[in-house]
Amino acid sequence: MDKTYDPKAIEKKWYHSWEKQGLFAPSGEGKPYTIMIPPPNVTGTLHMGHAFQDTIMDILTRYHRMMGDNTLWQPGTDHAGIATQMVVERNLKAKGETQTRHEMGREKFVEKIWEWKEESGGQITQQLRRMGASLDWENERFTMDDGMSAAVQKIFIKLYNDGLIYRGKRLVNWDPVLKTAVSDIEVENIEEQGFMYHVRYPFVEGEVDGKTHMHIATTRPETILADGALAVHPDDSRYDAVIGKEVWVPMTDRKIPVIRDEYVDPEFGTGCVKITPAHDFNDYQVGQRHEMEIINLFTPDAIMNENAPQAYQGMDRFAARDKIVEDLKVAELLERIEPHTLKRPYGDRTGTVIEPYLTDQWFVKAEPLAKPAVEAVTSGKVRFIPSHHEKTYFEWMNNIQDWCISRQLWWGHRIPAWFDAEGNFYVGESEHAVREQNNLGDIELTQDEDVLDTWFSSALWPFSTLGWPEESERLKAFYPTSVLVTGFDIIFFWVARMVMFGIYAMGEVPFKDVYMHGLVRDNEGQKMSKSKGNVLDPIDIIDGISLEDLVSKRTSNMMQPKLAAKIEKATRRQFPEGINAHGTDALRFTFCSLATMGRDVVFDMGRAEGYRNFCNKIWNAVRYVTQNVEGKDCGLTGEVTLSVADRWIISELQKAEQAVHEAIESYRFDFAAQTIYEFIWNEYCDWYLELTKAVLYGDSDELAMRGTRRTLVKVLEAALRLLHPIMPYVTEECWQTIAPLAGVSGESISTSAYPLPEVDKRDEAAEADIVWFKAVLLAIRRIRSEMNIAPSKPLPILLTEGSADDRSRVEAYQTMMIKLGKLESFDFATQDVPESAVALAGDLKINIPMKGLIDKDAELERLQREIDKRGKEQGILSGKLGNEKYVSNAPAELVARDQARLATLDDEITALQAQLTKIQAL
RNA sequence: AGUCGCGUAGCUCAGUUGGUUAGAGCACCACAUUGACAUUGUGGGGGUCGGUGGUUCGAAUCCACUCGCGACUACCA
Repeated sequence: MDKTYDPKAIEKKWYHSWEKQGLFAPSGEGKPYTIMIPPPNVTGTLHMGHAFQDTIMDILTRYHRMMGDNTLWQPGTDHAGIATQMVVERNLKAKGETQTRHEMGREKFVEKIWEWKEESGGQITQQLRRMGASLDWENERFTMDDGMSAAVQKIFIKLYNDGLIYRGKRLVNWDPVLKTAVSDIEVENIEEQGFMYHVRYPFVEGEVDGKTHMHIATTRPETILADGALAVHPDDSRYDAVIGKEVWVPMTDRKIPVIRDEYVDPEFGTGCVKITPAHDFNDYQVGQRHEMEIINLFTPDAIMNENAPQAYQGMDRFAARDKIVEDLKVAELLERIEPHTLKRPYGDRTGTVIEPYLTDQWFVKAEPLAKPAVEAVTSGKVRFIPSHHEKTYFEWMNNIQDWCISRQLWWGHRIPAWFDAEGNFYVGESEHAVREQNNLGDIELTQDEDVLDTWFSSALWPFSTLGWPEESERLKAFYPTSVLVTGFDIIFFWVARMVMFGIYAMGEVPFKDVYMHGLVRDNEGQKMSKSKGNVLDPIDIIDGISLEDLVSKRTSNMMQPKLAAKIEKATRRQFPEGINAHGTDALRFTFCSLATMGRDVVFDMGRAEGYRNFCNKIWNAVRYVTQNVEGKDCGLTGEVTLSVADRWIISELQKAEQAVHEAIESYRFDFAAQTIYEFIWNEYCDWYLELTKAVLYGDSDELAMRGTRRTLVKVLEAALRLLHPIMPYVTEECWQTIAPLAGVSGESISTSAYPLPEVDKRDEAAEADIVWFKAVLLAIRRIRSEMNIAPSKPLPILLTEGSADDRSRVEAYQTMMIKLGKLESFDFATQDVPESAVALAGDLKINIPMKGLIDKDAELERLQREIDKRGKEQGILSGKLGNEKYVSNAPAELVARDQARLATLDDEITALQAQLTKIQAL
């Protein structure tokens, strides 16, 4: 074995081998355990969020697989309609394609997307493999596969027949760049500085109630041209005289009435508002109530259309705004413009301003589906972890809006509806089917051009991947799934809709637990984004990357090239040496240790480095064990004697195993990581390995040597299995060496059994002995360090004032103490001891004769520090115990414990004080 | 405006139903080093737990108010 751990050398080898051996397929035995991967965009690449999420899912998957469950982690990718279509359009352009999408035509363009999917589609799944993700690749799915498409069609038809899908002309969120409708949740409302325009609407009658005009304010003056009315609140007496009167719509020759409507807030502004039914969601409602004419001003790409006055036609919406403001000024209808903070709706894909737009679309009637979905969570059938996310879920579900599912795109599942020449439509599996079902003869039919929202097919993921609508064995075995691991940011997009559709289609919830993790942020707590130039690629943390490569990666293909210099500077400052290779295991362990409840993950490279060192620690522990055990009798059969250290580490292992089980079962991945880290490094390596040297390099008898070798190798073997779900590679590589030495056989650690704690291996006596032993050694080391005595220099030592227990322990463990404490001689003295440096370990007084070793001042100072420290604690405790209410109210054992502690402190202080006096007198 | 989350060491984070002297990793300081490991070892310094008030024998933990940060939802004419 090499002296240092090199992740590169082992990772690829093992993943390939696991996959080839088919170790990731469900075993077919045990109780089912299922996780569905949230399907990443098929043409995407792995980012830190994926890496984090996939690490958690893989830990759960590997854990359950090793626990003997029939474990499935279902892989797959999403067609991601809008995102993919945009990427391909951009790509074609970059490749020198002169034809636009529309010139090319639907069929050819979709063909290009499939080509692109084939070309780049493997990247993210390869990256998942790099992460060590143990997905059942044999059954990989894609949301546009035939089977998946059949499921989409089936459920669409079912929903339609049940009256839960309808088609209608509604005001929807319209993206004028993509020229498609999007759903409410695809719109981001961003606060920005804008203006409020105060406009006058002259009365048709010239003067009413002593006024010549109505005064309203708007942030969107260009929509004035489509106004249907002015409105005031019904109870607003200020406007009694003007109700029913007409005003001129500025810049037009249209007249509109002043009406009353509850919607108006009389407190706000002038208490009078313009109503523009075609261009505002609220106004649309008002317009419906008052049967207003709906005037749409825009073409699908938000250019002023023929409904606008001639002068504005053909203008972009923003240019039109500028023009109308100018025109209002000239006409003296603009009272003033004031700065105003407003929220503007942006499309989350295109970043363009979304328009409310009146079109024909398909909708899912959400309320009937939401009811049982809410019930599933209130009843506990679906559990959110952490639970506070339930609130967000309920909030949305209880105010749910109908879901606009049609998109005017080409990449996606085509809507299974056909139109005749009169505009009647028929929903069914195919053109042939709808003809038959509706007795249409041979009239001309054309299929709806629209495709479905990507999230429509995603909502079916938990069962469509398992073969639904076929009643497959997989479906029976693995639905409902065990846990959904996902980010809180897609509760609405995905989680809620899966629950609704799962219950609707399957009659059962799609998952029992929903583990919601936070966002992965950069070291400053910023969201990672290309435009900020702070993106980390998980693969770069695994393999390492030079500074120059990192800089060019971060500054290439920028939307705003201006930022490149700034990004370069920040990158050079943060990573002056580039990024070192850490390996997959270290990255996974970092995520695991940061996976705490309900909190974003601020990625800390320092931690990743620490955990790479941890890998190296394990690696070298394996080397040590191998060197001392290979070719020797490890007592796997026959008689052995176990030393106190052997019994202690075995006992500690049981505790660690118990803690790890509890941690993983309760999704406390950070606890699991910490427990294993501490066990391996702080107990097994720091103490146990050192203790075995006293046995193995000493003159112990053969039974003891065999016992120690056996323990050394067995405990390590179990610890590797314990760690495997978090660090699959290094544990596999090491296990292949260690398992045979421990008498354990098997192809791979990943299909070996997860260690279970055994109560009868707990040994509290051994634990107590080692606690004592550590206290003594720590005391000795501390004196050494504080007195500046070279650690290598062997010391004589005298022990005094110990109890009978101390004496027998000193007797029993002195070989080990001499070794680890670098002690020269060792006596339990009863007679007067010479002037010494003194440390206390319980009752035991450790005296290191100081003549010629240490200086008086340093020792006095040290003793005083020890006394002060105890004095402080003594003060607190005696105060507490002097409080009668504490003594009478607190649990008795707490008081007893404090009293005992106080007594010890008193004794210790007396002893130290005496020592101090003694030294002073020298 | 409403809801939720967060604020603990220089940094990144733990801290289970209130109960020893509030912990870890990284960073820092000192010392060490032929023997599993410098991707190391040993020892050390560093925190009025955002603030104020309250409940309690006892508060990082519970309550109220408050400051700061973040997210989400709705509205903003």
